[in-house]
Amino acid sequence: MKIISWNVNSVRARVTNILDYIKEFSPDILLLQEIKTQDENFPYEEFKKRGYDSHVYGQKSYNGVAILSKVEVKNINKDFIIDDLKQSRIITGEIKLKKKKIELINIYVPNGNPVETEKYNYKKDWIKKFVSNIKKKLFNNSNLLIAGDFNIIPEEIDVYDFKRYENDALGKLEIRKKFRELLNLGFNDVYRFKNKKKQEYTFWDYFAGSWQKNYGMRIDHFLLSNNLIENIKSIHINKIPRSKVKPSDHTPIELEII
DNA sequence: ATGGCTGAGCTACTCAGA
Repeated sequence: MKIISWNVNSVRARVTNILDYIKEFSPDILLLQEIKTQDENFPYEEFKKRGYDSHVYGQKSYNGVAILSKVEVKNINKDFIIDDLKQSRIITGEIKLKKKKIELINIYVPNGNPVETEKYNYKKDWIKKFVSNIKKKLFNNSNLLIAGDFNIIPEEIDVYDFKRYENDALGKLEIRKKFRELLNLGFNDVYRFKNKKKQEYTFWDYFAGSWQKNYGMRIDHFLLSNNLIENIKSIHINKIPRSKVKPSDHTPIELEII
């Protein structure tokens, strides 16, 4: 089963790119972030024609997440955490893989910049609540897949120039420690698990030729609970969509589980 | 290298992104 995570930076601006991608890679499930639209304006039909059902937790202009799937996804939930600012940042659902029931948790973590503002506090509080709820979730189901735009640079290797980001909301030690705390609950960062020394990115700024210079960072992740490690077939950062016309600033990360 | 580029909402310009 192919599952992909992609921050599309507006689903409506990206319909052509997403359809081209689907044609090429034919994922079973797409976990999308930053769809930037309300549910009623989501392009359901475009994806339905290609065989995907869309489960949408939208928001006007900002944020928004969705699960597009060719396979059955049960128990869709949009209330994983109580978000004080009512931002649409998490959608979850359940799939079956052989005899295992796996909960998919699709997240768009707040950016948190600038650091000396309420935005940073909001990010910290959000992550704190998230980790706490994951702990609770693990009591009922130990087969969890957390995917999405974490807005966290896990380690120095995960950005083109760490010094520029060590005091940034994406790279601050305090934030990176929360990522480690999550891993310590019993998860693997699947990309890093499979690629111990490789330096690849999932995001490149639109400006200043960041893409051409490969000034990127790895902030989109798949976390899989330890007991699902045996189910991993492959993990791949697909850079091709970032090279296309009118791209998202993020590129898809692709997980295949068996 | 705190700039510059893109999208939404709206139709001039701000906000947000990372």
